[in-house]
Amino acid sequence: MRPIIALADCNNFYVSCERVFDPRLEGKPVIVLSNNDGCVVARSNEVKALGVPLGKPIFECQDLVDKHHILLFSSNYTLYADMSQRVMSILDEYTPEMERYSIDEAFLSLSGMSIDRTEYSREIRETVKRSTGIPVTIGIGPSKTLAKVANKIAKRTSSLRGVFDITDHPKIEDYLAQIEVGDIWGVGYRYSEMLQENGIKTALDFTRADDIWVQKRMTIRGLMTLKELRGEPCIPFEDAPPPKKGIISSKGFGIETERKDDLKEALADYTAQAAFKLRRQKSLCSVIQVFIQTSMFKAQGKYAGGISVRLPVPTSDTGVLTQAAYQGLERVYRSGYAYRKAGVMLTEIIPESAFQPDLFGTTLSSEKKINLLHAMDALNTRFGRKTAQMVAAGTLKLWGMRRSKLTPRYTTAWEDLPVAKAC
DNA sequence: TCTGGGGTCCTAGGACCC
DNA sequence: TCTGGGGTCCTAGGACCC
Repeated sequence: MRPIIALADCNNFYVSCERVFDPRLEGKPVIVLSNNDGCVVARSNEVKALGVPLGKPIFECQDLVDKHHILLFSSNYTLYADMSQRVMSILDEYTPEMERYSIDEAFLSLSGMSIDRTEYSREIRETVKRSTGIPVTIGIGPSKTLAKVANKIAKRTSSLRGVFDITDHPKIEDYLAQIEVGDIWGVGYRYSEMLQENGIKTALDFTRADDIWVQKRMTIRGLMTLKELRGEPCIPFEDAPPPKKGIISSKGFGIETERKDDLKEALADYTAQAAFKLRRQKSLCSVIQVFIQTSMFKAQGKYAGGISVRLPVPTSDTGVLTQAAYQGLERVYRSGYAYRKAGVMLTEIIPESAFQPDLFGTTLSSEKKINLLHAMDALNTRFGRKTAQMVAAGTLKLWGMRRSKLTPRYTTAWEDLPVAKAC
């Protein structure tokens, strides 16, 4: 059966989430900032029109912010994750197979469905909007890459009312000619430069490139992108995402610190978060990598250190992993530096079921301890990440994030529920 | 002067995505 | 003053082996 794939993409997702809970933001220029209020990670259409690029440090945009009264928000991932869950569960009802691609995007299989795809997609869109307040755009095509292209066209053409089906479209070449090569999914900054130097400026030009040449310059992935644009699906549809091969937890601090104890607190906190994700996917890891660094943007006093610590047996025990992280820290820590960031990465991940205890039945953790961890996970899943945590993660958090423009946790904390006032 | 060929494994680095 | 966090995949090159 020929695949037909729809890509549903939430418009300006983080900004839209903020707008759901404060409709006064509608029509106003809004920016959502990264952790520590550092960079622009989401922009309303009004801000995009002003030419503010994604990823720009906000202090470099101060003039525009002042001039156009742009409203700034710290990122509120708890809220966005919860809104994402609501959107995804609605999308899921409209297809036998869905691939959650990111927090704000999902591929839906429409293969073999006898429907008017455009009408059907409009209905999906309206239901999501009505139930969650989030606006969604849907692009449809015979491959993921063409669904992405169709989505882009739908976003920039308001007369399409949020849905575009490029499958077997008679003017497909005209549309591909309107897509800049750097806007193709899978073609980033580097390849975009390289292709343009070789006279390939649009998606249409790219479809006419030589297969061997493309593979040589852009690896097998580039060739897959090329074929997908020609309508030949190469990137598989992944109904159930494979377990993660590495789990990272790292964050910049709100302040600089030289103190090893602050780094220990931070690492304990990040390790707990990573171990939680590890247990959630029912896996164990054999290696924890630890890294710490100063700001990399200054001229002097820079330092970055990282090291791997191997566990005696695979584990997902927060306590064991935290002790290993501390060992790693002892080896990479240098006094006299102003640290800005730390992190851990869990690797060599295997499923819990694959673990063979050795001849003596060695495990690092008693059954009691594992039960305690699962109980903590359940609490944290239900009531928020910091409900139950190890004392080692600290309670002062001098190094914690700066989030000066944070909105309330409208949907996930009772005390932050929005209040409806009678007039 | 001459100094094989092929396989595997590992790592670092580079590209991409949101 | 202020510069995110979390992932994936591919390739080249070196080490090592027979």
